[in-house]
Amino acid sequence: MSTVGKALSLLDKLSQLNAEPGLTDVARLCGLDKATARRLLVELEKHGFVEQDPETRKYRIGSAPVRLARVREARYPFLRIAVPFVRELAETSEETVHLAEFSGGALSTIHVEDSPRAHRVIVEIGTHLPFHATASGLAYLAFSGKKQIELALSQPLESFTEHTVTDPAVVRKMIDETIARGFSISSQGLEVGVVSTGAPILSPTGQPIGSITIAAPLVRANAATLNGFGAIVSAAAKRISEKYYGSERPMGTATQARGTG
Amino acid sequence: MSTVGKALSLLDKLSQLNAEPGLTDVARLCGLDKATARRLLVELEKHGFVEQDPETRKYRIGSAPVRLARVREARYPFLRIAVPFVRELAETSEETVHLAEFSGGALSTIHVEDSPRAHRVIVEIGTHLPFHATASGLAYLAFSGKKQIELALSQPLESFTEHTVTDPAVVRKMIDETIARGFSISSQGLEVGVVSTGAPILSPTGQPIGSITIAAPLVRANAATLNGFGAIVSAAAKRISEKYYGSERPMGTATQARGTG
DNA sequence: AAGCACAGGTTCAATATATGAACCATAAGC
DNA sequence: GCTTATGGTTCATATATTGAACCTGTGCTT
Repeated sequence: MSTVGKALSLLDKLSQLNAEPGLTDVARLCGLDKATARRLLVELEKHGFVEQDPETRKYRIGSAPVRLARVREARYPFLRIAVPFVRELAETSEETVHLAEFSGGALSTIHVEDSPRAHRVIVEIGTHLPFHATASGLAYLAFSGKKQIELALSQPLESFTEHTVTDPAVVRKMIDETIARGFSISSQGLEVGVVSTGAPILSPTGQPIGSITIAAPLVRANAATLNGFGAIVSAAAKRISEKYYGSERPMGTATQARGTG
Repeated sequence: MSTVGKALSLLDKLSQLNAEPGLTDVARLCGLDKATARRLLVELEKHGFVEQDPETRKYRIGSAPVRLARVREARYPFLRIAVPFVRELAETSEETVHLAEFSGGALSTIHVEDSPRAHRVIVEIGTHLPFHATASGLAYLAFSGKKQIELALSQPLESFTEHTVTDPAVVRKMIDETIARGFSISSQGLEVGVVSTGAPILSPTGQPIGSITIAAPLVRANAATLNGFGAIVSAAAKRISEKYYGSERPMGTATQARGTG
């Protein structure tokens, strides 16, 4: 792998952790030598992608991505468009709803709206969602090309709970069902006691760019409920796509008015 | 410079452009060979930091930074804390207000709230703010250490308008005035006809982490107005700092509840 | 339609850069 | 005061990066 690739993977790993790692942790988690990890961290820090706590010497994501994200969202306002629909869905379903985007070969959570109920599913932002074990992943795969499916199923399928489907043939069947239904269902694939209903967000070419998913405690979700969720989540996905690709889309000759500070 | 540094600089350049560049443009702008630029772009694309438009073959910022930014903001919610104050300031001042953060050796705009008036100053998100030519930069420098000031003033000071102060001695004087006043003023330093009033946002150690600035058309701003702006912008900066460092600050043992999709 | 100019993209020998085992320094635990 | 952690550094070696020259396709000119 190129050095740049290693640095970006490091950044990705850093974003997945739920505690700030030290140098040794980073090296171990990324499978790098301590010296290499350090050089990468220093380089990333120079550019603001990583911050080191001056006291604890632990590392964390820096503020540079925030600036890049703002620029990206100013031109391609995926979150700005999608979040209101996620919120609406969370209100009507009374369950936790999350939005994921495909990026860098994986599907990752970029927004979550919690269920108003006390007993609810918690989803963390930044989580990678395995294709075979989540409704988001299945929804994404189902509407991707054949080669994307092959790629995903040719890798070893990790088991997260005793209910995780790890047989590629069975996953394939779930994908077929997802295509037939128009939405995906994953029961306890990643977490025990949780069932999710997801739909892909498609670009005008039909390529999925992400997904929107309702995650509910298993005890609250019977077949009828899930079908209801499937209908509303599919509708929301479609409306997000229409709004994202329909209106907006500026670019080209920007205003060029340089501001001042 | 390390390869990683080049890749990150490329990303930074990409975020500063107001139109999507092609391969040749990227190479030229970053001072790289076409082959090198391509390799970096491909590597960045693999990880979702860059996207290539499949039709026009132009490059743009990808969605990976959005995910990283969400993770960062979930733990260090600078924008979430600061934006309401920026908005309030824009309403009371009736002028454009923008928020900048220091990252990767430069001060960059990360949020803007426009003036409600028809005749208003436009600030673009992602803009780098030169230290000597903007109120944001002066406010930042004034409360930084001596070595930061030396570093900034030892470099050639670019001239953006006929009013830009490019004499280090004069800039030093403006910095002293900023310290005395508690806020900075920059008149037409970056853009003709615009005057700005800025204050630094300080960490508990006294180190500035960013700035908040009111930018007004020169014709609307007399000395009294500017003093008024200075007072409210300083107050806002202080309140942001207190709220950002005061409450929140979680980390440590996160909930560890892995969500599902 | 032949010729030209310029775009994106690729190749491979030369070379600069990244790597990692061994190292030092410091702190905590016993 | 010894052991075992940590963060951090060094430098000969190994490897990834570089860029001039090279395709290839597209659109414009003649």
